[in-house]
Amino acid sequence: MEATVLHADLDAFYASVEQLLNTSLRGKPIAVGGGVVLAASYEAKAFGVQSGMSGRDARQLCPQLIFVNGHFSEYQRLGDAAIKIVTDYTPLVERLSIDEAFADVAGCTHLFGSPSEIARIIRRRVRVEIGLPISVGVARTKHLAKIASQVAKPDGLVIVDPAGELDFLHDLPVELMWGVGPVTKSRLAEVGVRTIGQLAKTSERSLERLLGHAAGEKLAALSWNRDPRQIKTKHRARSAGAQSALGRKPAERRVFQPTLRHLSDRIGARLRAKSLCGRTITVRVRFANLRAVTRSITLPTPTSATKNLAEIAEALVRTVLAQYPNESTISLLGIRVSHLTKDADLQLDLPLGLDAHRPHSERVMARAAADGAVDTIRDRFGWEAIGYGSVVLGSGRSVPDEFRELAEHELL
DNA sequence: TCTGGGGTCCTAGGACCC
DNA sequence: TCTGGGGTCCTAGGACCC
Repeated sequence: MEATVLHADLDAFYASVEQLLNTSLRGKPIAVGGGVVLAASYEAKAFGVQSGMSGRDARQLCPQLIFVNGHFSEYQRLGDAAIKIVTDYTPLVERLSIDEAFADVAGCTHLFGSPSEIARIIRRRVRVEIGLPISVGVARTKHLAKIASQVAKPDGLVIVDPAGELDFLHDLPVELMWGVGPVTKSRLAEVGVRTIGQLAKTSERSLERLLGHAAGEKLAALSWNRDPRQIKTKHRARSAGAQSALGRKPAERRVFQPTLRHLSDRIGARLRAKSLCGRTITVRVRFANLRAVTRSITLPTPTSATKNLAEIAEALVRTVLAQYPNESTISLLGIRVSHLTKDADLQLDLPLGLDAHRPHSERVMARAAADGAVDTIRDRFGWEAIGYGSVVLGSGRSVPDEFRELAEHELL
């Protein structure tokens, strides 16, 4: 088997774009965002600044840190342009996020040269045509290619020769593996496992005892360099959601009702744009002490109507608050819709001639019609032209909607 | 008065059916 | 009356990824 899988990953993407757009920021520690760090440049990461960190903590670590507002539409445009360069060489591209993709070039080496040559060309073109650094890993499997690109960063290329895979893998720390986060890393450390090589020497049985069946099995396979995953160019979405951090707000209707309506509005519109409906609605309530609780309900019939989502979410949040009467302050509300299907909604909801159901079906149709009208107006005049929630939420300290959109996965 | 936001997958217990 | 087991679905929580 030849190494034909590429993993291409733009380096410190948002921060690199800001340094591209504003030359005075180059070579300096910068952070995109303000209240919370959405991205940090390599110069800032050297001080320990990380995305997700509060702006205040970041400034503590790096007093000369420069905060910049994000140019979100530029991120989308430049991320798309970089991925487009990859697709110039093969249609077998699996985009993982705005700044990252796998590609398999097995079928196009006769046209463009060896996989490593293609990787060099892609890196050069992204640098010259777009102006951004991108790291690439080349290997026989997705797992190895992904690790290789991490090892290559920043702005590097690492090729894993199929003959040297275990040598490459086994000296690396376990946390470079896909699926090993802080919790798994510390559980493994407790039994003395810090490298992938040490992981490979641990029996699958003891890994399963330590980490559970699925995780143990997966890590055992990956540490032995067995990765069966194929490049998948299409992913069917399994859920769509939205959440909003609130700072600290009283757990009262005047707070949660407009927030839930706004979140339902966003989710419903996204689902309807793709003719999707969902059966399960899950709400998340996070209290002031950061403890989070979820409640969900599965409906007999899928829905995408904003008003349905909002009413169900409200009812679920009320049950949470009733169960935690001592929690008077909430810090986050979220809604997620899952069990997605292609728009069975309206047809299946019709009453089939049963008069008793008439009022119900009329309500369903009225809601669908109202949503359709809102969607149409927004298509022509923009999101802010109509709808509820957004105005009321207004000046909140939460992240701009443009940033949310960047994080959204495409629904299919 | 400061810990974002959008996702996937897994686990464990209980309900319910056969 | 007591006891058994497997399969599926639902719910709540959690780890992890970008």
